[in-house]
Amino acid sequence: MCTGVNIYSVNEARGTYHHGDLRNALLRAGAELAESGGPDAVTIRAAARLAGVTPTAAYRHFADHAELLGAVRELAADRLAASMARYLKRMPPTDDPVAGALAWLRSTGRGYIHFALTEPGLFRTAFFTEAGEGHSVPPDRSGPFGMLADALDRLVEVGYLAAEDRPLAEFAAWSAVHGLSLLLIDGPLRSLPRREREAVIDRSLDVIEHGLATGR
Amino acid sequence: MCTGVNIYSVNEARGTYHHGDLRNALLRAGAELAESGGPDAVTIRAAARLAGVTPTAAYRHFADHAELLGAVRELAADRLAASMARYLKRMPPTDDPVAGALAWLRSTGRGYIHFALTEPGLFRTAFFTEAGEGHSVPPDRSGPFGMLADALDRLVEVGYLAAEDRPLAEFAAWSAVHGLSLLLIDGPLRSLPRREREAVIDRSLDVIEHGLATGR
DNA sequence: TGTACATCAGTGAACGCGCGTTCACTGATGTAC
DNA sequence: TGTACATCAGTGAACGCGCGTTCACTGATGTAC
Repeated sequence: MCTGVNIYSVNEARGTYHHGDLRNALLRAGAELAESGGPDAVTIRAAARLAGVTPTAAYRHFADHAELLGAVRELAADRLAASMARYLKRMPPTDDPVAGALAWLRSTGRGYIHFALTEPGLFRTAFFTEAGEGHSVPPDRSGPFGMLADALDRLVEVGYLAAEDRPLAEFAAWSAVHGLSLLLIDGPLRSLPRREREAVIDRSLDVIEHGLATGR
Repeated sequence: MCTGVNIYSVNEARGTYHHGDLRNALLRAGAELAESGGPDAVTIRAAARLAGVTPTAAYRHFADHAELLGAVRELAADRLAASMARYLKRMPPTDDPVAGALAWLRSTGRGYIHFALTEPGLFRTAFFTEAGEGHSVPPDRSGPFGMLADALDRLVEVGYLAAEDRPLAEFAAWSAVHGLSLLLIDGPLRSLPRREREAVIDRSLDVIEHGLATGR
């Protein structure tokens, strides 16, 4: 750990009075802070310190602390989506369309949980919400939630899920995977032995897969 | 809101130099802070302020801030368990044992979610964990987790759940209900209209109920 | 029943910390002519 | 191609805040004799 040191001085030796790319540097610094300390660790002062710059300089690029944290949160959500996409890309092809669609759903969930386990600070940051404001309505289709919705649509196309079982399915599935993630990283299930942890994840995914289709 | 005012001065007019029941007063003050501001709001100074006492006095009863917060967390967990118990007590009797056991499980979950929705600050406090330490292993049988385990045992006794489906069922069920609670109070599902919220809760409980029994 | 004294449970002042944010400023950049 | 000058992106010092925690202290309590 090189706390207090300007971590970007190697790649972006400043030398100059002007930074050149300070907004991005602050964003990356914020992400690094979130990685190791969660949303609470993302402060204007700490980010400026990491970027090798005065706190005041940050106000040229972010209106206030909330705006910086909001930007870091978006970045964290993007990384979560990327982690899920990586999981989906690694999927082996299948001839059976139903098995394929089910495996697709499971990979979606596994990517989500894997990100939570490997990047707990970023994961918590992605879902951090200020007391007052909040993006109340469910998020856009391109994010993690949208990927889940796509996986469920596939299950309908393929005939596994009846059309009348489709509504609200994403919320039920999301809840289960989200709750499991949090119990594993923050809650009473953390520091569960690796084997047990895998068993719990499998069991949870089984319950979702089986529980969504009421007709079976 | 009467911030900054000694809220206990009415009930427990001090007058005396000695408080008499300061430990409990600090605990209740801590719970009140957690109620309105979550775990972050539970500070030694704020609790002492609410109890009408100098911050230093708190150190007669708690070793440090972590000990106070830990005590408040236990209290919050107790209240969660009490909320669930209240839900179970209100259950109408049934002749059908399977329907009864299923309703019992659902009430367990509903009590959990209801507490999260009505006391989000306390709910978050109950599951707050410090970065370093942590009660790693699943908690005791008398708490919320134990009540869930009991509900699942009933389902086996009654023949709904096969014995081989029993292991790990509590984790899957817990995850789903826990995740739903958090998405509803903190996450993107908060400020969902009441009707939709109820529908989502029902759907999630359906998925659990149906998904746990793989044989059906 | 009265009194000396140890013990207990508070007070009050102070410390150092990191935070968000504002102010007047200055060094660097780039554009108009 | 050179120069004056507006604009931009930083600096440095300071503010007030609430926090956890420690120190020497003092008022109240209760017990031994």
